[in-house]
Amino acid sequence: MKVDTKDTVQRDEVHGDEVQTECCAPLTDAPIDDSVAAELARTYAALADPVRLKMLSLIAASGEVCSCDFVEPLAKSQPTVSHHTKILAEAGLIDGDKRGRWVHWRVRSGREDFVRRVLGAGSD
Amino acid sequence: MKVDTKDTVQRDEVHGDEVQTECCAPLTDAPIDDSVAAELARTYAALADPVRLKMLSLIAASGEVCSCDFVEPLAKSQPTVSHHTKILAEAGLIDGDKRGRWVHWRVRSGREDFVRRVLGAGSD
DNA sequence: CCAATAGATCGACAGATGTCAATATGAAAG
DNA sequence: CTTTCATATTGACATCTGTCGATCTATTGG
Repeated sequence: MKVDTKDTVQRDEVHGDEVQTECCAPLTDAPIDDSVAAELARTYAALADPVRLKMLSLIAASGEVCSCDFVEPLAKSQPTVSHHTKILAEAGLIDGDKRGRWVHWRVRSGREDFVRRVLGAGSD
Repeated sequence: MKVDTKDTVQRDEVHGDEVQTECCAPLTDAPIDDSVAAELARTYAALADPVRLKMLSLIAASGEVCSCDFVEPLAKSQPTVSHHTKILAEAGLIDGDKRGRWVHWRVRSGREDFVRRVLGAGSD
């Protein structure tokens, strides 16, 4: 049985009038394709680490956080902090603003809702 | 150790009356703690693989999918499919229902909204 | 009972990932 | 220019993860 995202997707209507949405109503109309899956996986991979989630929440709670202020609350070395900020930035979740010797991190413009939802996913 | 730059980041402290904080309004009221971060990270780790995302979307689109019907569309071996279903199940995202020799997988009750949102995260 | 089949588990392996010490880069201060 | 400080990068290491062949388990049908 091959599932094709193109035109093989059958909705309930094609089976006639018996649209039973009681137990098996689909959550989506079609399975996602490979490129979308790869892109989403990359985003979630950036969120799949407790250190990065704490980073994100620190940024989200303060609006803006300097790299140097991550080391102590996260109990991680400076290179490790730098490594994680890079991953979050490459995933398009945060942006760094270098002012003088310091880099200030903030949630990327347009991603605030996503970040908010991501950090509160336990309660919905 | 706070870094007070000369160009002061004037961030109006939250929750009272909202002064206009166009640029730095916090997205959350407080950083998440370690146990929450660990739990969330575990959930997102389950979503950080394109094969598992396709699995989830196949289940979400069909309401229910037999393990045997994953092998072909995912182009993965049976042990690999079993490995991924286990991870999704342990993350609390899907449940398996063994009927005879077959196991039918569906989105865990109560997690439908989360799964729907997760699979459409690119478009919000 | 035995044979066939769906799925789970095991063992092995390559590649990815988190971590930190050492070092490099780049900007401010003396 | 030299020093100092905040970050980035490199290199090394241990651990984790995705994958599959082989095998085990459990259920159905003779």
